[in-house]
Amino acid sequence: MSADSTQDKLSLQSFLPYRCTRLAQSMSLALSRIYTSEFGLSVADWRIIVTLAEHGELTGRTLTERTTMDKVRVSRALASLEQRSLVRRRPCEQDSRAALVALTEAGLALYRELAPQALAWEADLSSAFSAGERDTFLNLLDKLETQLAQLGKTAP
Amino acid sequence: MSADSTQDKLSLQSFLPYRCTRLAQSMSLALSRIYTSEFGLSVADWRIIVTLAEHGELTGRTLTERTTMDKVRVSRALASLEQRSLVRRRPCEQDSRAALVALTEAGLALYRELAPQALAWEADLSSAFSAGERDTFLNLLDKLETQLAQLGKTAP
DNA sequence: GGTTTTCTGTTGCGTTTGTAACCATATCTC
DNA sequence: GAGATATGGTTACAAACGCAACAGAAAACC
Repeated sequence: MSADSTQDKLSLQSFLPYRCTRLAQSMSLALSRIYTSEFGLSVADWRIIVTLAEHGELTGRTLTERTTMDKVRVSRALASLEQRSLVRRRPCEQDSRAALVALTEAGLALYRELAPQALAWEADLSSAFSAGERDTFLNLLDKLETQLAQLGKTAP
Repeated sequence: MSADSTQDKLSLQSFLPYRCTRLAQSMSLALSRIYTSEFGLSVADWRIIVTLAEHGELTGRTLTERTTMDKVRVSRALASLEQRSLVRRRPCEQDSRAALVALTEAGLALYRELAPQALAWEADLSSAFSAGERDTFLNLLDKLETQLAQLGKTAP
């Protein structure tokens, strides 16, 4: 179950996890020039803002799912965002443990300024792709992730 | 220069940097079950060992290039590896600032045990791909990285 | 209805990580 | 060949990170 068209000698340069991490880091670094240098946001801040802008008012719990981040990372980012008045929290009626988080006007304004820049940046990046390659790429990412989840189940 | 077949609404789930980071993290986590849980190695350790096994004796400087890691991360990893006698350092004649690093017998033995497992794991992962998709994927990774480097040059 | 278990969210603490300062040597410049 | 500059490598300090422990509230259980 583990010998086909893949490499049989180990080279870091063609080793999938290494290559993905390297690319991800380069991307993050480049992107951070927009939302960190220019707006003072962390990656966690950024993800939360985008998610709230997309889905509206959410509970912290849901936020951790949608952003694939740790409970505590979300909690700390929210504390910071709230202090900067980019986000507002109100108690949840159905569940008094949870809080409902939403963007404030300022937060939404920030998003409206940020999002186009991020999209433009991504478009510039994707211009390396010919037609359809972006979809292919995302599709392959999906395949790897589902396979990864599959492997995780059989041997946890 | 920034409007073609790409998304025009920002969604985290289809945002390239987010998706790459997420995948990279999942991969790292899964892989770490081999080299961390089983052999007590950090990612930095792992990269260094693989690189030394592939290229033989190298200087720290070169190691930072080949592994895309920080100076200090390499330095610390080397200190740890040397203490565990997995790596040996000797002064470089041409440049007395630099040190030449190589795997010890123990380090090589560890590598010989580790490498097949890593390759098998990667093969299992790649089995989600149909023929040629792995190459396609690596090719697309390349494209993104070169494009990223290109963008970095024009607006540093 | 009381007890146990599960869940949301925050805080404390140790580890990891990167940035900046730092030595020592090498290279470049004149 | 003396001073300036750059480079390899380590150390010091601060920020970020995740795990574990926690309080409070809801669900589940009997």
